[in-house]
Amino acid sequence: MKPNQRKGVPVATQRAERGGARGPYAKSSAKRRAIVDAAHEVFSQRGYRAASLKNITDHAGISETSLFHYFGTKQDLLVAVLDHRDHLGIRARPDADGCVDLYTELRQQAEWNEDVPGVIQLYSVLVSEATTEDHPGRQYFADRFTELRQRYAREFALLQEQGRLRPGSDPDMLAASLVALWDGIQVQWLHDPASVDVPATLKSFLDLAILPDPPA
Amino acid sequence: MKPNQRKGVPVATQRAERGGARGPYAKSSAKRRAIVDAAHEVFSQRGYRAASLKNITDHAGISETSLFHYFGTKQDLLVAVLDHRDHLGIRARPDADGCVDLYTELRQQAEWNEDVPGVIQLYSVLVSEATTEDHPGRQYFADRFTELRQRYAREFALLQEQGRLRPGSDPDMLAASLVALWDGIQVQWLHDPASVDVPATLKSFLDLAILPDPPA
DNA sequence: GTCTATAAAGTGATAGAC
DNA sequence: GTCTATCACTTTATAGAC
Repeated sequence: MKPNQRKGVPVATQRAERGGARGPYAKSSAKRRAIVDAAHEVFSQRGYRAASLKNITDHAGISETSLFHYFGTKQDLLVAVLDHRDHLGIRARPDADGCVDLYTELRQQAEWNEDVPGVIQLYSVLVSEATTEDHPGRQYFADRFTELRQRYAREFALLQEQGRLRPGSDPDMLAASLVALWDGIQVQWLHDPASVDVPATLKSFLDLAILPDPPA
Repeated sequence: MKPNQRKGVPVATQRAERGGARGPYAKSSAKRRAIVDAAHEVFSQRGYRAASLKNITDHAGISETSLFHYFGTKQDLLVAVLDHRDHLGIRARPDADGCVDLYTELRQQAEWNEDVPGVIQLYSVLVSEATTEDHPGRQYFADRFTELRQRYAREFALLQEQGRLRPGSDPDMLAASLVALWDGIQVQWLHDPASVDVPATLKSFLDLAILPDPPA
């Protein structure tokens, strides 16, 4: 490889970073996006390891040379797919008070997931595959679990302060359980969509953990 | 023991005496077992699709010819591994009354799973991979979910009859949730064993769903 | 001697490297 | 686009348990 050239980064972008001209052409971001979409689908259908780059280029209708221009390695592509999933995946946001209703957030997120083909499958297949040795997605999922557990633990702790948590419950345990329940029920849904209702299952768990609002 | 079967006499010999085919030799069941153990480990580390038969034969220290002699196809081998897992996996059994304490059963099973390396990994990796198209393990896991949900639903229904279920709970929903929670928390445990306690998480869920025993 | 178990070499298809 | 390695699997033949 020549000096001043980095794998996986378009030359134009590298020039731009050095204060030179241009940056990526207009078409290239659309093409990157098309590659990421194709990779998303193939990874979700076959897993990361069993997916070949040819599977992906065939699906995207491009040459392998093109793929290597945008993503230097298969790992880079996986990272891009996971990042893209993160940007896709957020539906409910805190309201003006900085609060979210946990029920509403989970329901909206769960319903949206089901509507976008491949999102649940990608996540479910990779989160397990990534537990195996030397998997490039390992850190991503470890971080994701830590972050999700902390976030929900804060919500449950807040409810506990308000006396709205069932006595004897631990916010950290509830948070880990909520994440686990969600992941697990999604896998059951993938196996048998007709007999599993993801949003209703999440609601039933919250109903167990959270006491009804005291009458005003 | 069936008639026509004598203790201590190889099956092959018994068949031969009856004039039929000879059947497997004495060493072959040990070798089958060694192959299944090797396949269990490789499948759990790499998944089914990404595992090659050479990975397995290298691990078992045999030739590929031998493997094909015992298991005609890769799919047959997967089935054998899953069957073997089923026979391994049962710890708690109903007591004399035909009853099992749900708490005890889940705790024992969860603790045992953690002690046997690869059991949780195999299950977690394959149950997700099997949701993808044309996966030979699909039916196995679909059946397993149906069976597990029915079994736990019966337990919860029994508790409900005794008035020991939290009011408003649905036995079927609780059963699906329990299975989902278990699968999901095991995946978290694989990612980060130090910060996840599988048996305690299951217990905390049962504590939410099941009312304490009424004082006698 | 028979039948099982292992060995060696080879099939077409497809993988990733260049 | 080309090339080589490897994939799941087969064929043919021999060694050895019975």
